[in-house]
Parts: sequence; C-alpha cells; structure tokens
Amino acid sequence: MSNLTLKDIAKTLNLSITTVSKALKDYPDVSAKTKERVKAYANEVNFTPNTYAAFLRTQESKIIGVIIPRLNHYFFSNVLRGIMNAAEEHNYMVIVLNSEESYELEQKQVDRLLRQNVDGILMSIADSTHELDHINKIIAQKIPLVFFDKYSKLSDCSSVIINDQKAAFAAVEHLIRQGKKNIAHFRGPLLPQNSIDRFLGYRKALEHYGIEYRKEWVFRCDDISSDEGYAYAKTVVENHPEIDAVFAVADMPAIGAIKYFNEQKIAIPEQIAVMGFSNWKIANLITPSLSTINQPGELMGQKAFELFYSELQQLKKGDTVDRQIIELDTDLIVRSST
Amino acid sequence: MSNLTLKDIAKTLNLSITTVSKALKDYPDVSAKTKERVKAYANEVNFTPNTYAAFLRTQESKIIGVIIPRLNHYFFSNVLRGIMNAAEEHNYMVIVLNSEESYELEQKQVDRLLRQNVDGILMSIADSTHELDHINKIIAQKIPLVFFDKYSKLSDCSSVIINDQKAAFAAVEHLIRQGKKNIAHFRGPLLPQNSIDRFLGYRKALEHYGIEYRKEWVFRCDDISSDEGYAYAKTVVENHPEIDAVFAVADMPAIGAIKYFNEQKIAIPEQIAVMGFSNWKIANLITPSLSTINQPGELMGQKAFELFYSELQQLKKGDTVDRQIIELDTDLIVRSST
DNA sequence: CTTTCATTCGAAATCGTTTTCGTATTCTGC
DNA sequence: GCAGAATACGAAAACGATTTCGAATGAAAG
Repeated sequence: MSNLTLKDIAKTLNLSITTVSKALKDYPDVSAKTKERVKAYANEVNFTPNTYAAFLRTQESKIIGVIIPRLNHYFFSNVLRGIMNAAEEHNYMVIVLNSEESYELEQKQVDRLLRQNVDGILMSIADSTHELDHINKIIAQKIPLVFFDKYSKLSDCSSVIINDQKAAFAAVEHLIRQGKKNIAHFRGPLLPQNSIDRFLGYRKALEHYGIEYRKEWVFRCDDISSDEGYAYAKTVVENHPEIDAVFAVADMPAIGAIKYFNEQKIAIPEQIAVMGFSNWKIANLITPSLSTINQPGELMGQKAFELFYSELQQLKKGDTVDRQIIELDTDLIVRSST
Repeated sequence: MSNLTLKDIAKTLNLSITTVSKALKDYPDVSAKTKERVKAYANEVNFTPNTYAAFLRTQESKIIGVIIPRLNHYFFSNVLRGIMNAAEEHNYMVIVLNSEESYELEQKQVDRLLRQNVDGILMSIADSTHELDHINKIIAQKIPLVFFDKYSKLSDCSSVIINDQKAAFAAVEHLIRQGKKNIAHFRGPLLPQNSIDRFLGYRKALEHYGIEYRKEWVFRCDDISSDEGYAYAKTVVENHPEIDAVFAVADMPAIGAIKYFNEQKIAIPEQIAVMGFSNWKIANLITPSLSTINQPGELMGQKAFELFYSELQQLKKGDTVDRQIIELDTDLIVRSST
C-alpha cells in the first residue's frame, strides 16, 4: 500500500534496480520479455516513481507555479481553471500563489517558486509592479515564464493576452452606435498595460467618430471596485448631467454605477447607458443585465500552459526558445444596459 | 546565483558538509563560533536547502494539497485565500486541484496528491461523493486530512464547518419576523450535508413558529445555479401565488429568483421576500441587495490549515492525533430583499 | 604523566531514481 | 572454430540533504 520503490520491484522480480528502471522507461537495451514482465507487475502494484528522488537526477519537478494578483476574481479563477485542466492532462501539478496586486508580495512569491524548483512560472503581473528584477531572475535561471492577461511591455516573454485597445474600441463604438455622444470612462489605475490600452481604445473610438475627448470625463478607479463605480456615478449625475453613457474598465465599477443609477431611478440605458469589461458571471444577473466584453478566461489559462510546455520542450532539446505572444479574441456582449 | 548546495558552502568555509548542515539546524555539537560563521555566510548567499533532497530523508515535502469542488465560486476562493495565507506563514506551499463536484475526479485528485507525497490534504467533499474509499486511503497512510465546509458525517476527520442548521434557522426566523408566513425553500441537492442541514433548519424554524410545512413548496436546485432559481421563481409566481418569501440554499438561486421577480415587476420584499446564503460579493451589488447568511470563508481556510498543522505536529511527536471539529459563527446579514 | 570525559568535527550511509559504463552472453559470417 | 558485433543485464556513481557513529582535540582529574 505505502509506496513501493524500484528496489522492492527488483527484489520480487529478481532483477536489478537498473533493469527495472530501464524497462519502465522503454530503454532499448532491455528485452521485450522482461519489459512486459516488469510493466505488468508495476501496473499490478500501481507503482509510480518517487517524484522527489527523480528530481534529484532530472531536475524536473513536474510542478509549475502560478502567481495570480487576485484569487477571488471571477476572471482569474477561470484562468486558473484553464491552467489546471491543461496541467492535469500533461501530468503537471500547480502551485498557486497570490500577489494581492502587490509588487513586494509578487517578488516574494517568485522567490518561493524558484526555491521550490518549479519547472515553469505562469503569472499575471500585479498592478503595482514597476520593476522587473524578479522577472529577470526567472529568465536568468532559464525557467520558462509565461504571462497571461497582465504582462509587461518591457519584458519580451511569452504571453497570452487580449487586444485591450481593440476590445475597448468595440465597446465604445457600440455605445456611439446606440446614439450616445457624451461618453464617460471609468478607467483603471495608471500602471497596468490593460488599463492604459482600454483607455486608449476609448480615446481612439471617440476620435474615429469625431467626438471630442474631454479629460474631465475620465475617472480613475485604482481598486477597480464597485464602490468606486458607485461613487463616480454619483459624481457624474451631480456634476456632469450631460453624460449619457459610461464605459468602465471592468465589470465591477460598471456594476457599482448601475447600483447607484438604480437607486436614483435613472433609466438605463435610456438616460445613461453602462458598459463593462470582462463578462463576469454577475454581469448577466443584475438588473438591468450588463453589456460587456467577454474575456475568454479558461482558454487563456489553457493557452498559457501550452506556451509553457512548448518552451520547456525546446529547452530540453537545447534549442533556443522562441517567445510567442498569443492574442485571443474577445466578444462584444450586448445586454440590457446599453 | 543558481542555487548553491551545502557542498559549496562547506568548500568556501573549509568545513565538512555535515558541520554546515548541523550548524544551520542548531545541533548542539557545533561550536557557537562556527554556527555564527556558517549562518552568516548562508544568509549572505541566500542559501535555502533543496526541498527535494531533504524530502528523501525527512519524508516532509512542505507541500499541502487542497481539493476544491468549484474553483470559480466566490466562497471557495475565499477559503483558498485563507489557506494560502496561513500556509505561507508556516512556509508551506499549496497545490490546488479541483474536483468539479465529481466523485470520480475527486478520487483521481486524491491519488495524485498521495503520489506527490504531500504533507497533508485539505478538502471539501464533492456533492456527488457517495463512497469514502479514497478518504480512507488517506487516513490509512497517516496523512493529516482536514475537511472544510463540506464534510462527511461518516468519516471522523478534523473539520472546519459552520452550523448550517442553526444558520438556516436564523434566516427563516428572520423572514417570519418580517411577517412572512408562506415561505418556500429552494434547497440544494440531496447529498451534501450542508444542503440537508439547511433544509432541516428551514423545517425546524417553521415548526418552532407553528407554521405548517408544505413539501410542495420545496424546490430542489441540483446545480445551485441562478438559472434554477430563475426557473423556480417563475413556478412560484405562476403556480403558488400565495408564497410570500423564498429562502434559498445559496446566493446564486436567490439572485436568479430576484432577477425573475424584477422582470415581472414583483415588489421585493413587499410581495415576496428573498433570502440567500453565503454572502457572495454579488449579494450586495444587485438591486435590491440580497439579505443572506455570511459564511466566513477566509477564516475557515485559515482554521483548516491550523488544524492540519497541529495534527502534523502531533504525528511527528508520535502522539495519537485528536481530531477536532471547529464550528465557525455565521451572521445574519439583513439587506433590502427582506 | 596518564586517564577520563566533554567538546567539536567529519566520514559515510541513506533516501529512490536515473544513467553511464562495463561485462557477460549469444549470435553472426567466414 | 573464431573474431567481431549485437544483445541483455548490472554495478556504481551521481543528485543534495540528513543523521548516525566514530575520531580527534583539549581540558580536567587523579
């Protein structure tokens, strides 16, 4: 019951440890007959090689590390699910760590993963990360590194991302086509690329349709929270009554805004339309349901693992790894809020 | 930069590997002077012992496994967060696996964790788990096992739970005190203990307040989804117009019901009140905001890790482990839906 | 000056697997 | 019958840390 070893198997089959090990790994210098015998017995007793002992020789831990900025965000848990399912197919385990969007914590978690000798690291960069020493440490150790969703333009690693600018453009374009002209933007924090790109998409859409950009209509949500959305919605109603639509950097601020408008009995979308970003589960459950941009979380996770896996194979063959950037498609989801 | 070993340190300090190892572990047979010298240098070069090599001797992996039924559920991701934070404090890594509420997958994940030689397993049992062979396998291997939230009455393991029956009683009692008399229950599936206990709490509250129990007012949500809540809300309105309150087994069905009532312009809570369970983030964001029972997810995760850790210490000392059951307090959260 | 004992250190075995390099055996062709 | 090549297996050295046990040194005691 308790795990047996090669030695045990060798003893019962009257073979050497070497031969048993080689038989299980299909080495050419073991006869077909012994191979069968060994495999049959190993299968019978449900033998699996001890990962830790194997690691000492192969330096392969069969574990990857995942660093996520926020664990209880619907989108990220979907990414995680995609990663874990893909990992399972390739017999990999996943150690999960969270950075809580903190640069310091992110550095610490990277260190922990390196110490654990993981075979690769998949991560989404924290909003507050402004230096890349820890990232470069990973690269220096030649450990495959893949970014998902939030990446750094300063580091040319494999990444799985969406085209935030394009998606934001589509969102704002949709608002414009609904006849909205005075569109506010609840943007995200200054740092992460997503936040910047969504803002740029917003500006580009305005420009493209000949609508003047007014910077006093842009409100910054540093925490990307519903509370911020709620507060800014109040500001909009009280100080900028001419605004007839809001495009938020994410669903949470959008939902906060909707909550305020609902309380004030402001008609959505007639008086003011609201557009989110991410398509969280909740978007379809509130009243009115929230129009948004769908981000394919699970697929993103799956692709991220596959990128890691292909980098690892290249490394093992001694090839130079070519870093890829996969851009996933997003969809405009039109519901009742626009 | 790339990880050094005891051998490297021994060489530069002109000591033996043995002495270095013992110095770092405060063995009594190393002089205070050498201890200082070794520790100072080890600290300088940021030495950390290789986990895998250490495992071969100590059989301690410093990794725990967590099996969660659903990854993208707000409550469970909060538990996970609590576990991970506690684990980090004790220098433990967490391998996360999901069972997707499937018994077969749960068995498989247990096997994977055992093969990985984790130091302990924290899990929440899947709804569909009806046999406990895999659980007994863990116990047989003397690996600490802690249940959280969903446990099995048939297996006397350490657990961190809430008193579902009491909480459900409080929820229904609240509805009754609001003047509601015809209270429906959207219950969960037949198997998990939570679902049963919440149902029992519902019945007990009715009984306690002299209200007749009517089994045709109990609707079963096998997926605990908003869609089911939506559909049953329709049934309630169309076939049981006398019902003036709904107590749902979880927030999701409750929110589905609210969505339907909103669409039908049925006044909440005047015509019909709605009560959820769990206090997901979304509960406070919909209109009207949802009254519910708060389940302390993060605390649950933290306590679960602590139970594991104390069991492990007992095992190492050779003591017999005493299995504890920690029951956490819940709170009645009253919002606008009741 | 020997004996005893505490102090401080190191040699070596061990954990379980992988892999290199030999060796023994059989098989080929001449 | 014999050189040379396949073929099938095993001994042993890693990987890096832990730990047992023995040895060396110096101090204290007689």
